[in-house]
Amino acid sequence: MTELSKTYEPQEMEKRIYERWKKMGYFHADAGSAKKAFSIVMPPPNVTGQLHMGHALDNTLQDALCRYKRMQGYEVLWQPGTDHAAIATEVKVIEKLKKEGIEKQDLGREGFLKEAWAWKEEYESRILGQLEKLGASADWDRLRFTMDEGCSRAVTEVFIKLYEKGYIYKGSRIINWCPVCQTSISDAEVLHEDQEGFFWHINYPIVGEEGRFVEIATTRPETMLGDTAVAVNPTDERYRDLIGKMLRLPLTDREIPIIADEYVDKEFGTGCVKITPAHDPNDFEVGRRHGLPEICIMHDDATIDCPGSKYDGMDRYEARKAMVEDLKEQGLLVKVVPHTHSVGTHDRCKTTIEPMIKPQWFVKMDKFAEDCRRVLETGELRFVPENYSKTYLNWVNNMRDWCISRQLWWGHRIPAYYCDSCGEIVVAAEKPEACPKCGCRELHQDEDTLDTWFSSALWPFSTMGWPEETPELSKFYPTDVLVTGYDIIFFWVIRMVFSGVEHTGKSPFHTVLIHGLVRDSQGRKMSKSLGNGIDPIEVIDRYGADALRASLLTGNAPGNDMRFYWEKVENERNFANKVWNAARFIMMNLEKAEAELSGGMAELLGNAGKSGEAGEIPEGLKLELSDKWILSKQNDLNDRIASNMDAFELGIALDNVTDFIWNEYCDWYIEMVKPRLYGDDADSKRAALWTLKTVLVSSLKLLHPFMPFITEEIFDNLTDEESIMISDYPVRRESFCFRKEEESVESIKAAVRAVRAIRKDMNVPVRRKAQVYILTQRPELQETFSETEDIFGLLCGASGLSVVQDEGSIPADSVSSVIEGAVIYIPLSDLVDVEKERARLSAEKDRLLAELKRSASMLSNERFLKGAPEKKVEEEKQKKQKYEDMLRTVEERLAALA
RNA sequence: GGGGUCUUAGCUCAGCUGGGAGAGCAUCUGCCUUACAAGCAGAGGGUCAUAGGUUCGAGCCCUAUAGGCCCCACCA
Repeated sequence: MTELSKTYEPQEMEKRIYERWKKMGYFHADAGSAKKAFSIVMPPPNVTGQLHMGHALDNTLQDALCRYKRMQGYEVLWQPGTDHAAIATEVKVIEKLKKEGIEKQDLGREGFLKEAWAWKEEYESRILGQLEKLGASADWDRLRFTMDEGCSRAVTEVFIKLYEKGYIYKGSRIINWCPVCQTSISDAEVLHEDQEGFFWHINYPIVGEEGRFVEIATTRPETMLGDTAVAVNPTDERYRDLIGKMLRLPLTDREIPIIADEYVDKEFGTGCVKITPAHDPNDFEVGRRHGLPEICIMHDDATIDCPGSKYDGMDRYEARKAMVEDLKEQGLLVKVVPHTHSVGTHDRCKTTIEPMIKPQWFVKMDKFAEDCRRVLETGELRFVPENYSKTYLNWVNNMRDWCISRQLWWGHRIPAYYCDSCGEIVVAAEKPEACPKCGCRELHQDEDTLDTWFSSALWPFSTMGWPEETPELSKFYPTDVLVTGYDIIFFWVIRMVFSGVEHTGKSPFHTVLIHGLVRDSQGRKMSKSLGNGIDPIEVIDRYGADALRASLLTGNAPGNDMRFYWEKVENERNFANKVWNAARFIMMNLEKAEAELSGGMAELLGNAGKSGEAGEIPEGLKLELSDKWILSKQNDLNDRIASNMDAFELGIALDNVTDFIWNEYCDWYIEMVKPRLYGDDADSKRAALWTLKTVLVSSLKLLHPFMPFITEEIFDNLTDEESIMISDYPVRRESFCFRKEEESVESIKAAVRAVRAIRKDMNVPVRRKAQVYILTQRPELQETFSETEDIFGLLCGASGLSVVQDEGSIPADSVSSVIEGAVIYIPLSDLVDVEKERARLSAEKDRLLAELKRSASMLSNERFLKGAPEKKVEEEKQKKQKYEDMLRTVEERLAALA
């Protein structure tokens, strides 16, 4: 046993402890272990950035669960890794290169990828270092990356399989195009934002009917160059006669037809819709229905592509301005009406997306949606909290085909090869020697890469070596829990679920534990643009990782957003300090006792806090009332915490441990035990020390999943065991259950509180000690109080304690307070204020009367007696009895005052 | 338009299958008591959004209303 430093300084010890854990290999999961498995895959952080509060929360939850299970004897795999974050990383690397004056294209594909890998190395190691600072007990030996060899192999395998089954297809469809990132993006990556814009009402002249027009309304006039029809509702009387006629498209010399389609809303706008199949998803559908031409009028960078026209080469917004101007000049612009409408933007760069028709790869979703529904229905998959299954289903029921190809370089290249002569597509892991159709030997690979989520979707099994049948897969797959935020249920959770079901036949995890967002103190999302983000590392540097972790867990229910407050962290740091000092106090006394008591202490205390038989109460140890009380309390706590943990109520679990350590153990037990530590009764001292240590060690273990560092530091110095990380989790044992003693100590606490309150109420100076009389007819209370006179005095400033059975010996001018089964008297004749005394007793009387009224009305209700569970009725009867007794006593006191 | 969720003490939030309203912070009062002032002791503070309903009993279940937030779809 070594001495703890005088003050709690997390910074120094956390680093040291983490290094030791790593060195000892405690994080490593053994696939060959005979122990029951528990596994979690870490949501791989992107290699673009650094740890933010969301990561801190996410990983704290996972780490707490893993540590808990590890101590319970499970073989725990916490599978870590990072994500290549295709588009996010590519954009960052491009930006970095631009600063150096280099364009992506200049480097070429290979050169660019080299830069990207260098970026990945740098940022990955940074974020891993940050996870270590947080205390993450992940199995770093198994660190993976979505683009490493194994994961890439899984990606290729999956792509080929899905293609062969017909679930992946290539098609020319309208997709979301980001003109800045120069790639397609999936529907899920499009954010809809309401923007103030205009409705431009434009007249389209009817061919052959001079002076007659059709008035259309559009928010995007620039797309009219790509119009190939104007549509009206077939039931719209206003335009029925026009169907089939031709219009002259302004600003061009093209003629386009008026067609009828149900899609058009008669009530909206003018009832006439210009149809631009190549630049609007709805128009695209209409166009395909009517076999309209699809005229693409934009380049990939969203400049106008209309050779020969004056608008050619203009930016889309510049063109809009110019065209509106021209329409006005030609007298075709009817009016401009302000109009708010939602605009699709790219979630990464906020650029307004441009719908474009491009050949892309898609995954068919109907079968997979069905799989997703089924595993939820059968209970193979569940959400905590449960209501998130509705969110999940809402997504599942509205899934559209998933556009998986990206026009990026950083990512998994699509394993498709095209024959240069006949155009045949071959999907294969390796480039084929020759085209299977025409035998041509010239083939080239698809230039595109895959959506970053395509590889993340395989994460739970690709990291374990799939498609090989590895020991890891058979031991740890499917995983137990997935911890993630509600914001990526669609992006990630759903895609993992159907991928798991499709390729392994099983849902990749049984439970999805959903957490909310960490917001700033004003409830705003933390974001770079607002500059309101708080760096978890800064918090750790100031208050320690333990404090940060605890502050993220406490007072928060699963799935709910939370706010970050420095005060909360500070409070947790204060708690850590409390634990630190309690441990220091105990260790000081242990050391003192070793010197004082003639030996045997080390032996006696060696088993304190151990699990199983080893931790039983040593023979001959004379436990006293308060020892039994705290042991019993601790015993119950073990069960409660475990059930909290099993129900994923980590915040509640932490609150329960904190409350026990701080309020029961520190504020009551340690105070109660002090006279014995300072006295000369060796037996009493032994019992106290053994109990102090036993309860401390068990409490540290309960606290360890939440505050791993401080608990380890104390544990190492307090016990001869190797590490708290690999110690046994405390379980309930019958020999530690002392119900009677619990009750007795609760009575003492009530009496002490009563005396303290009276003294405070009466402004009794701290130094003035007073004799306390306890009047009770109950033998067990008489015994309890008689035995604990010394404790009592210390706890509430009593100079002595007299337990009496009648009022005869109590001085007349005493202040009194009624507790269950007893009355407390303090003779303070010079300080007694009869009026105040009466007021206090009257208030107590009112309170008791109110309770009795409630209780009586329940017990006189026939239907309560019949309908309520027997246990409830019995409880209520006991309460009533208790209140009646206390009321009688209070009334007697009041009468005595009169 | 569809779905979800929230409204509890001055603030931030807990409150498990319905059975006497809780915590932390903040406030007030008194204490540097030899583990801890990053502490100890005591106190004040809530018609649990509103209105109905179910029930012996509702913060909790049901319906409606008001307000807040989130997600999805659509808006030519």
